[in-house]
Amino acid sequence: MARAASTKGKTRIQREKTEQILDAALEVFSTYGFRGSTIDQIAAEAGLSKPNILYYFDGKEAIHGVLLDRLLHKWLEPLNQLTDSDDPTREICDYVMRKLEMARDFPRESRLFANEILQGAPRIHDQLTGSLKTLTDEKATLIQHWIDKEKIAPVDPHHLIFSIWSTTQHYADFDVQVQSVLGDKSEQRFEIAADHLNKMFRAVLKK
Amino acid sequence: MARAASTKGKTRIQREKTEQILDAALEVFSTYGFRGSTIDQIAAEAGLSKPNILYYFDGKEAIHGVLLDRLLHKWLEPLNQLTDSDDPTREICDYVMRKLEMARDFPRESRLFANEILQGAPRIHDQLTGSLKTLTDEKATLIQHWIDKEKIAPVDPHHLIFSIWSTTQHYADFDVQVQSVLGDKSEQRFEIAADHLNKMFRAVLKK
DNA sequence: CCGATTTCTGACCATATGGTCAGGACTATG
DNA sequence: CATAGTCCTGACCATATGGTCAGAAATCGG
Repeated sequence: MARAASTKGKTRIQREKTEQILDAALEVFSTYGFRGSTIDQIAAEAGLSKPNILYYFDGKEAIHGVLLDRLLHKWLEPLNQLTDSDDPTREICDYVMRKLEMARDFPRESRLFANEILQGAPRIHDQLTGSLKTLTDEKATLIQHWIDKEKIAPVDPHHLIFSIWSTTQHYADFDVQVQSVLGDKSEQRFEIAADHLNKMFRAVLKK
Repeated sequence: MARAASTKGKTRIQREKTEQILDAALEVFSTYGFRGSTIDQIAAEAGLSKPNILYYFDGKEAIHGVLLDRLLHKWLEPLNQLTDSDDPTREICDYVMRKLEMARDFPRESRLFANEILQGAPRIHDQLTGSLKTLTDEKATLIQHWIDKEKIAPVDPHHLIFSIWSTTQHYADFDVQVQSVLGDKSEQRFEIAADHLNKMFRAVLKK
C-alpha cells in the first residue's frame, strides 16, 4: 500500500496530486490501453517523478483500478435516468442525447472503457455480468412494457440499447476516423450526429 | 530486412511459416494492441521461437504493418460493393448484412482496426484521409443521389455510414460486453442482431 | 548421397519498465 | 522557529523486451 493512499484524501496536497495523477493516467491509459502504457508516461504527463507517482499509488494496476471504478459509475448514470414516461420515444431519444454528450465531453473515459472491453475486459468482467447486466435487463424490461402497451414499435430491447451505445460511443472511440472521413466538415460533427441519431431512433421507434 | 522476407513467398516453408506467424500475430495484436503485444507472445502463439519469427519479419512493426495492409483491403471491400440500384433500401441493408457477417466471421480483424483507431491511428492515418475518405465520399454521394431522387428518406449520408459501421462492428469489438449483458441468450446474438439492424435501417430509410 | 542453400536455435546484448529504498526537502502546527 | 510528520528524489534492482549473431540442423537440387 502506498504510504499516502491508505489515509485517503487527507491532506490538501494528497487530494491535489492524486487528481493530477489520475487525470494524467486517464490520458495515457485511454490512448494506449493498460499494457501499452508506462508509469513513466503517466509521470511525464502529470509533471511528476516516477517514485512520486508510486508514493501516491500502489502501482500501475492500482491507478488503473481507480479509474475503472470511477468510470463504471459514470457510465451507468445516463441509463439509470431512463424511467417510465408518457412519451417513451422522447425518453429514449433523451437517453441517446445524454450518451452523445458523454462521448463529446468525456471521450477519454469512453476510450478507456473501449480499450478494456476490446482486451477482453479482464478487470471489469464481474461488473459487466453484475451491475451492468442487471441495469440493462431492468431497462430492457421497461422498453418491453412500452412495446406491449403499443407505445413504440416492436424492437428487441437489448439490441436497441446496443445500437444506442455503439452509435454514440463511436463519436468518441473512433473520432480520428470520423474526423478523417469528414475532413473540413468535422467541426459540426456532434451537432449533425445529434440530429441524425435523433431522426434515426425516432424512425425506429415510430409505430 | 529479414533474410526471407525479401524474396517474398518463394519457398513452400516460407509461405507456410509466414501465414502461421501472421495468424498468431493477428490473435495477439487484436487483443492487446500494438504496444501491449510482445514478440514472445506471438512466438508462443505461433509455436515458434522468437529468433525464428525475426527470420521471417524485420521486426514487430513489420508484422503489424503487413496485418494492417491486408486488413484495410478487406475492410473497404463490402463498401465497395455498394452500387446504384432500383432498390436503394435493399442495397444499403445488404451492405449492413455484409458488415455484420464480417463482424461475426472476422472479429480479430475488426478488433485490430479498432485498437489502431483508438490509439490515434498512428500507422494508418494516411489511408484514413486517403483511400477510406475517397471511397466514403463517393458512396455518400451515391446515397445523396438516392435522397435527391426521393427513393429514400433524407439522412446525412456520412453519418448514416457511421451508424452502419458502429452498430455492426459493435458485435465484434464489444463482444465480451454483448455476451455479458445477454447472458444465456448470447447464442443467437448474430441472428437477432441481423433482424434488429435490418428493421432499424429500413425504418430510417423509409420515406 | 553430397554440397549448397535455407531454416532454425541458444546465447547474448542494450534498453525499457515496474518497483524499492534511504535519506533529503518541504510544510503544517504548536 | 523548532520539529514531527509529510512529501519527494536520485540511485538502484530485477525482470521484460526488441533485436542480433555465429553456427547448428534441416532441406533441396543434382
